[in-house]
Amino acid sequence: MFRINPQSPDPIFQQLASQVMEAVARGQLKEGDKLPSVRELARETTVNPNTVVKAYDTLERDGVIYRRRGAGCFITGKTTNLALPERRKRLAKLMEKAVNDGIYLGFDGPALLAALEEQIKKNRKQSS
Amino acid sequence: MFRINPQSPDPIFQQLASQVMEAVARGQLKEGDKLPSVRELARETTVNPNTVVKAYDTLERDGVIYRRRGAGCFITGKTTNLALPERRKRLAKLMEKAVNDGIYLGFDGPALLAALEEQIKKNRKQSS
Amino acid sequence: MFRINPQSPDPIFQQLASQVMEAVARGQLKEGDKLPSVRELARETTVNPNTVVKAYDTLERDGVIYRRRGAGCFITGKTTNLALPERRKRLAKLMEKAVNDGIYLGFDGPALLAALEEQIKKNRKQSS
Amino acid sequence: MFRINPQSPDPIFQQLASQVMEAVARGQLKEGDKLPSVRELARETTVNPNTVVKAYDTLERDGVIYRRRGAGCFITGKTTNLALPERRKRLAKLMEKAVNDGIYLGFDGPALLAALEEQIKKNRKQSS
DNA sequence: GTGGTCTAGACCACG
DNA sequence: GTGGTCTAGACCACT
Repeated sequence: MFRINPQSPDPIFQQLASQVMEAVARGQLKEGDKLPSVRELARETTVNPNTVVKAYDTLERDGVIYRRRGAGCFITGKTTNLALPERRKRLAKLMEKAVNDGIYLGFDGPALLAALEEQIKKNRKQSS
Repeated sequence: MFRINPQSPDPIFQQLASQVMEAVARGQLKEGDKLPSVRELARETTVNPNTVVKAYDTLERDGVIYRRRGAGCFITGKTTNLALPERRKRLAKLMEKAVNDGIYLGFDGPALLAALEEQIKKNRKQSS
Repeated sequence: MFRINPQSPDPIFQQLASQVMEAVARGQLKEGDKLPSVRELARETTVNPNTVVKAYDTLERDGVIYRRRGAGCFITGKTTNLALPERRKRLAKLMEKAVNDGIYLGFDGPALLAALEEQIKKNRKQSS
Repeated sequence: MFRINPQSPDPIFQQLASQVMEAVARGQLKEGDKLPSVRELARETTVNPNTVVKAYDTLERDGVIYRRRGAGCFITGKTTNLALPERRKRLAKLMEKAVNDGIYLGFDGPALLAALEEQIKKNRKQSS
């Protein structure tokens, strides 16, 4: 279920967290569903257990999962507990970076939009 | 002419390099044009000279500028040294990250596209 | 494994980069091999960590190594990113300088060739 | 008579000095011959007069020319006043750098020798 | 004045 | 522990 790409500019913990978040948004993971244990997920994805811990920390901080001592991690059903303004702000920063980097590569606005659209489509396919 | 945003997720040297690249792409800087000296640009932007050096290093290795000791830094006229396939590859990676992170924030495809478009517009305003 | 000569006309970061490049060319370093960490190499060679960083920067931009944050620096297996014509061009420039300076010292063609040959032999010894 | 290449890694003053030295070695300039004035040479080659001054300084220091106040610069007839051991030492350093840089470009010993030979031939043609 | 290199030491993010 | 960025300040060579 999890695909990680060590070559991605995105940190590994972020890739994991993002995929959990996405599964929730799609309804593939629902409230109360149990996530794999840290060790299990680390083995499956061959990443450092500390990295999985950090992904789960991030998800817990953002209200996507909750932990029950000795039992494991479970889906809350929410996709985030950040307020919309904060989320928008972060999205803006993120896209600012994308625009900046894209321009540095010598692309213009329409080319950037096309590239983003392609990735969105690609993402949809991989997850289904 | 140069504006830097210390709060940006993009490193300062990248912001500087990106702005030079952009000016070349727009035709505001042409082959043979002289860039501000390292010290001058450092003074103007109140960043450390070494940071400017790093920006210029980046631009030189990417074939955008060339340097002459004792004389200064000059525009080559090229916007990049990289072949198109390599540039496309990097752009794809870049957008993969944007999609990944945007989804984590709980946004969907259309929302991401809208956010990117907004940043592109904003960027256009700032540069003119 | 690394030897640096502070008296050399070559900058230290170049000497380091050159030695890594050479080890790859000889097959002593292979794809996926891990390089010493920045701090470790700095300690071993008693140069400043920033100088090692610059050497690694050079190697990365030339496609000889890739870096993973928190993990380390690894050999790509390539000895250079540059196309052969570009490499030839640079070699020609380099030798133009050698001829120019050698003549200034009052040597003629055969003397220059002999001197180059001697350095090549010396280099071979040091690396083995 | 003078050809300068601003793109060369060799500093301009060095290129000028080298060409004077070479002309002496070939007998094209003889004892007592007068060199162009600083201003004249600067105009001809479109370099900074200070750069010409530095070239003449270098030649004077090395015993190749002498100055007569108000009259100009003249050839001594010697090609250098450095002792042979010092000249050999400098040549060795110079070639060490060439080997180092050449290897970094991914070339081996025979390729370096071939490239040097080619430059020597090229130099002979240009000067005649 | 220009760029080029190096040292020293700080703070941050990732595994 | 790893790499990434930045500041501060020094010394050198070239125009």
